Formats: sequence, C-alpha cells, structure tokens
Amino acid sequence: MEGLAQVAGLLADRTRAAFCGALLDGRAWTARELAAHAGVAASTASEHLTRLVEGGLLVEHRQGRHRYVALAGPHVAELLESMVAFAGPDARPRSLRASSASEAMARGRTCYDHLAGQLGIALRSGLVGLGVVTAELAVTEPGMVWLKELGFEPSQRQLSRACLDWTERVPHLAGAAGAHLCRVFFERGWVRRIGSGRAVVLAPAGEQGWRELGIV
Amino acid sequence: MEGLAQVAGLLADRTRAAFCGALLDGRAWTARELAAHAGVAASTASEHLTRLVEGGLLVEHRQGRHRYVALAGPHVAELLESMVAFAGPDARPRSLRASSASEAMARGRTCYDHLAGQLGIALRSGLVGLGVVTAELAVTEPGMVWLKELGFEPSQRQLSRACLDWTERVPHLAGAAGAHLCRVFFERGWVRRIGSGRAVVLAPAGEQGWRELGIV
DNA sequence: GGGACGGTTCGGCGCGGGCCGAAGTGTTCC
DNA sequence: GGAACACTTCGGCCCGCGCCGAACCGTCCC
Repeated sequence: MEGLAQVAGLLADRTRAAFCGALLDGRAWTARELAAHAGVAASTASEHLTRLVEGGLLVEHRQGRHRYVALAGPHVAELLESMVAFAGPDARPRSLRASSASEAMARGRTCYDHLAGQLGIALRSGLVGLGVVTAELAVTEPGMVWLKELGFEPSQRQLSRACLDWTERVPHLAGAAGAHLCRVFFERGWVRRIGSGRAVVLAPAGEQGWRELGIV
Repeated sequence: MEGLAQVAGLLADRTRAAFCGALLDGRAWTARELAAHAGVAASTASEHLTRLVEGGLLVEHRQGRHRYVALAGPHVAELLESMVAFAGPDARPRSLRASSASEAMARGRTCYDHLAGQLGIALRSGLVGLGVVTAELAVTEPGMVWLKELGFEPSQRQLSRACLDWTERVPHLAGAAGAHLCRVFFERGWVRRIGSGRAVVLAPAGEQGWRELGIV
C-alpha cells in the first residue's frame, strides 16, 4: 500500500488539491493562473506542479515562457471525481461574486471532457428518453447507431461511465460517449464557455439543435 | 477541493494506508492485529484508527476489550481500489515467507466482498463463457435468471462492476452480483480461507460445484 | 540593448504530524 | 482479589513539508 500513500500524499495538500480541482475542467492552465487561483506565491506553485507532474497526475507542456499543465488523462479525472464524490462538496461560497460564479457552474460546466451541472443532467435525461443509453448509462444498440451518426468512433476507451455530479448529486454521462458529445457540441457552437472559467451555457443554436435531435 | 485534501490526507500516511490495505479483505480486524501488520506501536495504531473512523473511512465495533474496525462500506472499498489501481502494485516481497504468502494471495483472495486473484479471474471467465455477464461485466438477461436461481435479489446497489485486480492486472467481477456469488460460495463451503489472512482456496466441493454450474 | 514578465531555485522559517514509551482505564479470566 | 490483556491518553521528540522572498534564468517585446 506504499503506492496508495504516495498518490494520496500528492492530493493531501489543499493547494495541490485546489490545482487539481481547477484542472478538472479539462483545460490546460499556466502556473501563474493556478497560483492565483489557489492564493499562493508563484514559487510555491512551481514546486507543487513539479511534484504533481513527477507523480503522474499532471502533464506539462512548455510554450515559450509559459508552463501549461493539464490532467494526465481521463483516468486521473476519474480518480479525482471518485474522491470528490466520497468527500462530498465543500462548504459554500462567502462572497457575492463567488456565489454567482458557482451558480453559473451549477447550471453548466465541463467535467474534464464531458458536460456536467444541470446541463449535464438535462443531456443525460434526454439520452435516456431517446433510448440512447439505459438508466444505468450503458449505451444501447440503437444508441450506438445514433452516436455513429454524430461521428462517434468506438475506441479502446470505456464507452460510457456514470460520473457523479457534485453539485447535483446525480450521475451524468462520462466516458468516450460523453466526451464525444461534448466535443461535437463545442464544435457546432451549441455550447460555449462563459466568463473566465469552466462554466458553459447552451447557446440558442444549441437549444434548437438539441430539440432537433430530440434531446429536450 | 477542501474535502478532497482531507480524505487524501487520511490515506497519505503509509501506516494508515497499510491499515486500509489490510482491511480491503472485507473483514474486521482488531487494533492490535493492524498495529502488528503495519509494524507500529499499539498507541500509534489507536490514534490512526480514531482518525480513520472520524473521517468516515472505517467503522468500529467495540466488543469487550477489543476494538474491531472494518471499511465503512463498498464505497470505501471502491475508492481504495481505484487509487491502488492508479498507483500500481507495490514493489515485491523480500522474505521467503512473505513471498509464499503473496503467492497464496495471488491464487485467490477476497477483495472486500468478492473474489479476486486467479480465482476471481477464473470465475469471471466462466461467467462470460456462460453468458451470465458480457465481456464488459454487465449482467445479461439470462444472466439475471441464472443469478436468481442462486438466490440473488436485486437491490439498490450497483448490479455489477469491474474491479481491477492488482496482482493480475485484469478486471474481475465486483458489485452486488460479485458479492452475492462470493457469499454463496462461502456458505456452501466451496471456498474457504487458508492461513492467517485473506487468501482463499477453492475446496474440492467447490471444484465440483463450479463444474456443475458450468463455471469451469 | 533594456525592461517586463513567467517561471525556477534556494535558504530559512514555523507548524503539523507521526512515532514512541509510560501511565492509566476497562475487561476478562483465574 | 489479582494478573493478564486490549486499548487509550499524554508528553515529548524529531522530521518533513508548505510557505515565502530574494536572486536568478529565459523569453518576449519594444
């Protein structure tokens, strides 16, 4: 259980945990952004990032004078999700600005590579209603046809997976299928990011697209 | 991500991690047993256990002068499994005795409430061959009939789940179905514990039973 | 070249926590 | 009652680590 203690140790610090939480949006952040997000000095952030990269949780990508870091893959996102799901959501925001930001996140956001929040729940209900996935979020045979019409190609990666939503406490669709749909929605401009962060919103074109597909 | 850091902190210590690893066999251990297992003083173990119980990872059960502790439930076992799967198996045993004990564990053991090791793999292959579960370990319709004949009753708990075997690096059957089969096999005396610990073996009666069920 | 900027390295500080042994509590058994 | 035993509490030790600021290194832009 040596390895268990090591990986737990990487996440056992509030600053490193805050980094990982921010990176759960699936995007790459610079060291400074993360430092500001967690409220520590740049030097401190730098050391933490080195540890997280060496521990295999993060990958880095140097570009000019910037150091971009991102989660090392879906397996890391899944690990973090399951730990957050166990720990439960944190006590909630104090400031007004933080509160409105967290409301926007509750409405819709990315969770690593798929949609979450109320938007994720709506997508899930729609797909269940269409018979694309079962109530347990397994892709059905007609569902696979439906996905392939949207350009989905099966791969090594697990087809579908339930990801526990930590604002809604309800599972939404993750895995290869969830990631593909999220990507398609972004490509078509149906979903776009708002504000600074990971909150997303369904654009008018998206509302229409979802209606045409029968999701809503 | 406050909560994430807290739960990670509970597991970030090698002694506490060793406790959890031992408890992954699904049985209740006394404080002394765990202390000996991890090689620390009884007083040290006592403090660690208090923290793990307060953190919700373990439950305790006082009986006379003994303090029994066990994992707080399948959700904890699943959390630990996913972290161990990420971290990978530890470097391997030094002493001869440790080596033969770990060989016995590799042949068969309990993983919280289901079978693991080569025995778990054999069970899984058999069930796939019988069509009880798909290759992805989802229970089929005929499989549910088969399970009900063995006394299985569906519950709230997730029906089946793939648990990554950390000696074999192959998934075996966990979840409600895996737990039920394990329990039935113990009740019928088909599987029994050997030696001090969590290693198990298929008894002669079990070999015959498995043949009759078509598992092997 | 010079200045601004992102990131890193290093030294030093302080706190937290893991460990033990000794002493104490409650239980079991004779 | 007395002895053995499982566990807990407490005091004290020490190491690890998270943090910062200062100095430094590269890159980018004028």
